[in-house]
Amino acid sequence: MTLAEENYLKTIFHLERKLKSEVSTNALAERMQTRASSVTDMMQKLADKKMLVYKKYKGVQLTEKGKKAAAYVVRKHRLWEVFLVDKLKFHWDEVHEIAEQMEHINSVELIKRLDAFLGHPDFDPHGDPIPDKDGNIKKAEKRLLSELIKNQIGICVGVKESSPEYLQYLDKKKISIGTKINVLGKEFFDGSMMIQVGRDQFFVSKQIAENLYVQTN
Amino acid sequence: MTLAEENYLKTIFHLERKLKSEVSTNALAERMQTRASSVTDMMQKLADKKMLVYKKYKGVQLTEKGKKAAAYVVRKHRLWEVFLVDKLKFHWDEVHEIAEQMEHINSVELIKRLDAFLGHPDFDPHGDPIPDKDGNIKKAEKRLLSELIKNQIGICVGVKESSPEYLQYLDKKKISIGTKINVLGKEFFDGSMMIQVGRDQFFVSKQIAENLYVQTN
DNA sequence: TTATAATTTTAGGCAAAGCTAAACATTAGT
DNA sequence: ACTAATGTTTAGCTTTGCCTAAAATTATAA
Repeated sequence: MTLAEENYLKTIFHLERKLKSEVSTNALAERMQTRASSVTDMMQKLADKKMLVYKKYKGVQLTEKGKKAAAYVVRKHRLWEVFLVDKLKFHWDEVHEIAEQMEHINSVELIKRLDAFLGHPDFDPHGDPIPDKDGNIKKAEKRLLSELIKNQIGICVGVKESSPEYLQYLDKKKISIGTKINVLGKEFFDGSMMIQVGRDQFFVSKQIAENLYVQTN
Repeated sequence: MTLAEENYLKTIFHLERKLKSEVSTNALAERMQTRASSVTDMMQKLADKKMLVYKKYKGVQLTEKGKKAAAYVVRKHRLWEVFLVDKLKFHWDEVHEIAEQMEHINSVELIKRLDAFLGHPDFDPHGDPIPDKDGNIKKAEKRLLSELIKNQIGICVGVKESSPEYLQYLDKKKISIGTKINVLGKEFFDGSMMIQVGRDQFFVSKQIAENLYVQTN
């Protein structure tokens, strides 16, 4: 597995789950900041390696083998993110790029020990689930904050779109993984909500509420 | 800095200190498991980047810039080795290859925090000094075990040649970093020594004694 | 000192992974 | 149903880092 191949597999893996269908050449090209023609080249290569099924003009689909390989890259990425935040005290909006590099380090024993060192975490610092060694993903029963109704309480478990601006907004409002959010009220006409976080009460727009995942129980 | 460039710089750095002279094309080719012609190509490239001074048929010498870049790679390598041994409980003879990959991860902040997380170590698990951020290396006042005389005591601080076989021998004899070694006697005709390690007393050949660094104080 | 050996460089190629431009397929609008 | 727009693939080129073979330089040794 070359670095480029791992990156393609990982991206296809994410897109497949998001789109719930085959992944098109253009979708991949956009996500990978590359050209459609480069994508076609790589798809043919990965199809040769039985990592995916490629049908001309019809997009690609990961095989079991490809899915497993991709999930393992995701596993490595997310474990390193936990390491960076829990152990090195990075902020959760600073770790993605570094983990992007670390995910390609190749040593089964390393990841085994890292996982143990971190206490076998199930979720990364953004609330996303960490696939196990076999590529199985524990479903995060998360829903969007915007789906809650008055008086419901949610625990923040992640974000949908994680732009630095958004993460910094959350930070300013003292919202992070594990933060309890109490829905005090909701406006029908614009979907905005009044919420309580710790001792603070404030409004969040529909846009904010639609990008925050919470867990209710 | 590409991966290949970093590897060349690091190797030149090591060879310069070992040979105390310019580094020849063939010496580099051998160390890097590559061909002389490939080395020549890369030397020209690194010379263009002012990382080293290259004179046809005369070998190369790192510039200050090149030395600093190389030392930083070594710093990263050795810090990761400390991490692997101290935190992930790897054995000191298992960490080199993994660190070889990790040394190329690019993030100044990461290394700053890793260094702090590890307690700003000065030496790696093999007893080799870790360069500081500016490339300065704390001299390890280490000497070879073979240089000690009867009744001198040395603390093991590292090895000279670190083949797996040799490291495993040391392991069998319960010799690792920090182990106290007491020289009970020395044979003139073959340079072998009788030493004491913990409660065990045994002979070591000249060859063994010439590859173990100890600190005397 | 001159020939031979060893070392180093150059020239010309190859594979990976990207690119542009052009050709080809599919989808959509009328 | 046909054409226009969009999406995808192919062909051919570039760069990086490696290779082999041949040429050039330096070192050794008779």
